[in-house]
Amino acid sequence: MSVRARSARVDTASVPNGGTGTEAADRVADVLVLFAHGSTSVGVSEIARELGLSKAVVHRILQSLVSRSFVTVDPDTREYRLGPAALALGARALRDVDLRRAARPVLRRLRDDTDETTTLSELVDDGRVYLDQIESRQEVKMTVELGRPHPLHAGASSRVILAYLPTERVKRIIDGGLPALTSDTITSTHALRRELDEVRRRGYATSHSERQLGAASVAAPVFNVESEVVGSLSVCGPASRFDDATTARFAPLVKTAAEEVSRALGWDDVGDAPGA
Amino acid sequence: MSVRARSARVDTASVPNGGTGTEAADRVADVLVLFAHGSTSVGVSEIARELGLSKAVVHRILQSLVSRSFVTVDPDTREYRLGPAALALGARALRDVDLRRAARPVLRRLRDDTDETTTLSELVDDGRVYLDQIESRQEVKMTVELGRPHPLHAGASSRVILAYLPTERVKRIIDGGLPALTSDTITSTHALRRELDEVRRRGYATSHSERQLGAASVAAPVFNVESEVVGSLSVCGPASRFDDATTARFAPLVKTAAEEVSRALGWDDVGDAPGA
DNA sequence: CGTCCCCGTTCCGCTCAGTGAAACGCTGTT
DNA sequence: AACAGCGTTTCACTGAGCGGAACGGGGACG
Repeated sequence: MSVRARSARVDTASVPNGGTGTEAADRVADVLVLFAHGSTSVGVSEIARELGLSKAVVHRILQSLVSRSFVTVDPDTREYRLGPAALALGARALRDVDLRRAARPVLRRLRDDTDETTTLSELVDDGRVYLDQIESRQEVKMTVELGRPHPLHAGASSRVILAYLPTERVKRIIDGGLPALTSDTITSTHALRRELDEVRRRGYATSHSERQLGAASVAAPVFNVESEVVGSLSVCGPASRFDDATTARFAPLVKTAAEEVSRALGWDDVGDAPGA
Repeated sequence: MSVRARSARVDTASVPNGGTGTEAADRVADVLVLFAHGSTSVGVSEIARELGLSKAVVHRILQSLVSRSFVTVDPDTREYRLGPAALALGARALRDVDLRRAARPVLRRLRDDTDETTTLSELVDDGRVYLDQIESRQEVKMTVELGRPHPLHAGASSRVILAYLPTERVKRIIDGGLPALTSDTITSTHALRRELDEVRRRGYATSHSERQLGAASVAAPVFNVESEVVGSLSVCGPASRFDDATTARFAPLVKTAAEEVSRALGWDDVGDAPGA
């Protein structure tokens, strides 16, 4: 019968929430989200306007949040800002986040979409290691060895990380030498730097037989809360299957997948105009 | 005024909330607090038991939180854990605190100089919370939980703050009781006041196993422009490594570091007349 | 294999907690 | 003095949310 026919007359409605939560809880969450992305310190009216709620409601929610220390009030300006409990919550979430766990479902979906092996790499010291892989279901496929360190100058998974590291760290790594792993490894400093520019421009990296003969891959970077690169996702397989058209098809898929993982790590896609 | 005499018949009541929020919002906040301090991954029933709520309520709250990405569900185990939005919220809370920003480089240098974990605490209400820490690089080290409130009478980081608070506020806090956190906590008013005098004379505080068994620390106060104490820096680690000689070596380092942070906040070390 | 237990989820009628418009007191601006 | 904004409080009404109970599923046990 009623089937939640609420939204009928509500123009001050909160976002329609896909599932079946409660409106009150949704509103509390919305207020917190606003604090997470809005300006540091806000007032009741501003929040009410932003969320389309009455001032009374916002005020009550804030009082509850204050009572639990999620936000604090400046007694002079009567403005609200995040408090210790928010900090504790975030510190805890940071500790719990596990790159591998965050990436796993995404890796699997990416494998299903491409039918090639997908991998997750993590930046470790001045190199990287494979943290996880979901293997292709095809008979001829590529697999990688988890946990062993690889240098950052060869291969798509490596180079896409290198491309987003701070310049002085890139310099140090390049100065450390560019040993050839195969006959196709880029060993010229100049060529590598040009390649890194290209990677940043496109947002993903590709390679053919650079690190491993007969292997090709497409990789995109994974970022953390601080927008630092912490690893990469890749789709990889036999070079014979990675022609230009295929690579072009995979690139946006890998990029989207990597962004999704980044967001799960708290990374925030800046460059979105908020509000109207 | 009516004072909201609701709680009359409620035995399943949530914590009585000092002010005038809404019960629904209080409950949402309580769930989040539980996530902040409880175990990484929890189920509906456990939360319901812990908070004295019905499973239905908890389930609805969680659905709202999931819809806003504050928590995520593992589709297999049906367990809930903190999600990206919580992380973003905390990251924001951390970024907003300017005390933290001012202290970070100093904390890092102090860690490098001492090779022990260094921490930053902030005065909040009549307690303090850890705002930040830089961990020791040694294998056996101490770490603290950010954001959770601690009382001001136990431990070096706490007591050094207490020592520089206005006398009437010190009185109020002491009158609030001195619960023992370990067998070594100072619980005598007289002993505590003598200790506070000593802290003020030396400009730093030390503790052994007072707040946490087996932990030791040396702490110094941080002041703002008005020469009010707003927090403290500490060097802390396993008590076994903090003998008298080491403590004596650390003390001036911590003091200097704390002064540097204070100066970054606009504090001016010339006539420091507390209480004015 | 059935039994038990506890899990997370869903259902539904009752009811009081929460709603929002409006009033209020305040501060700073015109 | 009048205004315009703020955060807060009030109040009578009502539908959103409550919770007990039922449901479906997955281990553990015998």
